[in-house]
Amino acid sequence: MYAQVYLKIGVTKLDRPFTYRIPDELIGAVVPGCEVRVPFASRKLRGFVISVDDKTGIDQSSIKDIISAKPFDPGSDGALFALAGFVHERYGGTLGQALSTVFPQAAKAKGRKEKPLKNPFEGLDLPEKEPVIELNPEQKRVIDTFSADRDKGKSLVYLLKGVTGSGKTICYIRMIEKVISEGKQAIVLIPEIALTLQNIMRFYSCFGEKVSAINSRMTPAMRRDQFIRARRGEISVMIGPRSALFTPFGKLGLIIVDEEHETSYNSENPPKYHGVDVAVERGRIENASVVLGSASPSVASYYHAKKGDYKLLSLEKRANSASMPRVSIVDMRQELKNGNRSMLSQALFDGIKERLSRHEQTMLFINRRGVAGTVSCRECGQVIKCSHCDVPMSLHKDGYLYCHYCGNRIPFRGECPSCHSRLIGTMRAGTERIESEIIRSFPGVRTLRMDADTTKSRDSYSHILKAFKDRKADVLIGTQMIVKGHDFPGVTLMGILAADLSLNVADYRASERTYDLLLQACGRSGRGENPGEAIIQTYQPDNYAIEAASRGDYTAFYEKEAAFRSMMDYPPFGHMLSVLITSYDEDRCRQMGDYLKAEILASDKGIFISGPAPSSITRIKDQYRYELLLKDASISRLCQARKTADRAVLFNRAPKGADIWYDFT
DNA sequence: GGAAATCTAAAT
DNA sequence: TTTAGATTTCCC
Repeated sequence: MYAQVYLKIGVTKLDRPFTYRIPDELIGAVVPGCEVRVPFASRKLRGFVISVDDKTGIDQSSIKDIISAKPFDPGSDGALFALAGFVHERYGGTLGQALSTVFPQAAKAKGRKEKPLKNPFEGLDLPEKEPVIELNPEQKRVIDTFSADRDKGKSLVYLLKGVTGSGKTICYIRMIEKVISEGKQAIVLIPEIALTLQNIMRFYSCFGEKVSAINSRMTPAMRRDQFIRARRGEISVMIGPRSALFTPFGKLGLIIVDEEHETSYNSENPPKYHGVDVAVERGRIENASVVLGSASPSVASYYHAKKGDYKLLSLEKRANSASMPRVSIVDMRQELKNGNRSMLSQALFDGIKERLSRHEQTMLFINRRGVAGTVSCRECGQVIKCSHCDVPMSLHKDGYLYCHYCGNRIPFRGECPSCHSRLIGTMRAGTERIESEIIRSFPGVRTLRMDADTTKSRDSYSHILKAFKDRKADVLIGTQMIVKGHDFPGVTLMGILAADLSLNVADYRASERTYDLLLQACGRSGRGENPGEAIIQTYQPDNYAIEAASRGDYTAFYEKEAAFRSMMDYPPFGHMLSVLITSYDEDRCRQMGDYLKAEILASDKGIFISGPAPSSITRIKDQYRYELLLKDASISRLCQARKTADRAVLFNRAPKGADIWYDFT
C-alpha cells in the first residue's frame, strides 16, 4: 500500500505530494488526513496523507517507508487534505488543481504587514434582531429530529424538502444555533445569485459578529482574510457560494446547502466537482451534519433520501398566508390550428391586456439556454430523439442529426418523422423578438428586457430589477435570470412562452431542470396583495414535467422521472462519466478519443464506452469538441477508468495536441 | 528547506 | 586548468 503525503513545509517548490510505502504495521492506521512522519532527502519531516492507494506509478527503488502515523484529527488541516484527495480521485484533473480548490491561496501580500482582519459587515449597523418566531408544528418537528440526532452524537445527511415560503431559513438558523451551542461551527452555501445582503442579514441579525460571508465579487485577498478568521476560530458561521465549502473551520459541526438542486454548485472547470457530493464527503470526514434544502430536490438527492442514505425532513405548508398562483397550460399546437402564428397565445394576450388595464405587472419568461440544435415540430410537438438514448438529437451543419450520447447519426430530411409536417426546424425565439411583438400588440406599453445582452455592464442587472420593482415598466421580458428568487409584489401574471425549450435539450436532466424552472417561474406571480396567475405555453401539454410543475406536485414528477432514469440506467441509478476532448484539429480529437477508448478497454474489457462522437456544441472558439461517454452502475469503476486514461496520457505514447476534461454527469 | 549537482567565470 | 561562488535540481 502507498500513501500520497503532502509535506508540512511552506515552500512553493515542494507544493506537491510525495509517495511513501505504508509498512505492514501501519496499514489501517494510515488513512487520508492523518499526520505522518517520513524520511525526506537526508532528514525527517512531517506531512499529511492525501490519499491511499494499492499501486503507484513511481519507481519502486526510490520509495521509502512511512516512519510513524498519528491518529486522524478531524480538526487539523489533514481533513482538508483528505477532502482534496477525494476531489482528485473522484473528479480528475491534476492533484495541484484539487489542492488549490481546497486551499485557495491569494497572492501573498509583499509587505506582509499584519493588517487587522476586517469583517465585511464592518460599518453596517447590526440589524434589528428578528422577533423570535414561534416555530409551526412542522418546523418544530424538523428541529427536534435534528437536535435529537445531534444529542445522540449522530452526524447525518438530511434532505430538507420545503415548498417556497415554508420557512426553511428559520430551520437553518435553529440548526446553526444548536451546533454553536455545542461549541461547533457551520457553513451555509447559498447559490451566488441569491447571495444578497438581505439574505445574509437574516443570519447576521441572529449571530452578529460570529458570521462572515464571502462572495465572488470580493478580491481573493479579502476572501483569504475571512478564511484566516475562520481558521483562528474568530467566527462560527460562514455564508457563501460553492467555494465557501472549503472554509477551514477546526470544529465543523454543520454544512447547509440551500437550493441544493442548483447546478451552480457544480464546478465548471477542473476539477469539475459536485458541491453537494463534496459537502457530504466533508461532513463524513469531519463528522459534521449536512443539510440539503430545496423546494424541488435534485432527483439524485431525493433518490438517496428514499433509499435511506439521507434522512428526509419535509415542510409542506407555507408559513405565510400567501397562496400559490393559479396555473394553466396552453397547448400551442391548438393555437396554430386556430390560425394564431404569433408567440403569444390568446389566453396570454388577454391576460396581459387585463393586467395593463388594472395597472398590475406581467413577467414573460423565455428559456433559451442550451436549445441550440434541437429540432421540434410545431404541428405535433414532437422532438426528434435518438432511438437508442431517448434524448433529443442536435442538427449539425453537415445536415445530419447527431446523438451526443451514443454518436448515432441520421440525415435530416426537413420533415417531421411522426406527422410528416414540414413545419419543423430548430426553435428560434429570443427576448428581443418578444419585446417587439409586445410593443406592437399593446401600444404605449412600457417594457424592460433582461438577458445576456442587456446585463453586460456591471450594474445593469440590479438597475433593471430596481426599475421593475419601482413600477417603471408594465412588462418584464427575460431569460432564466428573471425567475430565480426575485420578489416583485406588483406581478400578478407570469407568462412562460415555451416551456418545452428547456425540455428539448440533449441532456437526461432536461425534465428535472424544466420542473424546477417552471415551479420557480410560477412562484414569481402573486407574491403581493393580489392573487397571481401563471400561463404555461407549450407544444407538449401532456409532458409529465410540465404537468406536474403546473400542480406543484414534486412526488408525481419524481415517480415518472425515476422510472425513466431507472429504465435508461441514467443517474442516480447508473453513473456516467463524460470525457471531453478538445483540440484545434478535428482529427486529433478523434484520434485521442479512439486512443483513450482503446486504453480504457484494455484495462477493463467489460466497461461500457460510447463515442467518440461530436459533442452537442461541436466547436467553441475554433476548438473542436468530441466526447466519450462511460456508463456503469458503480462510480468507482468509472473513477478507475478515468485514472487509466489519465495515466495513459501521462506516461504512454498518447496523441498530442488535445486536451481532456472529465465530467461526471 | 537543504544538500548535491551543475554551471560560470575569474584566477592560476 | 582549477576552483570559489552562483544557480539549478532533486528529494518520494
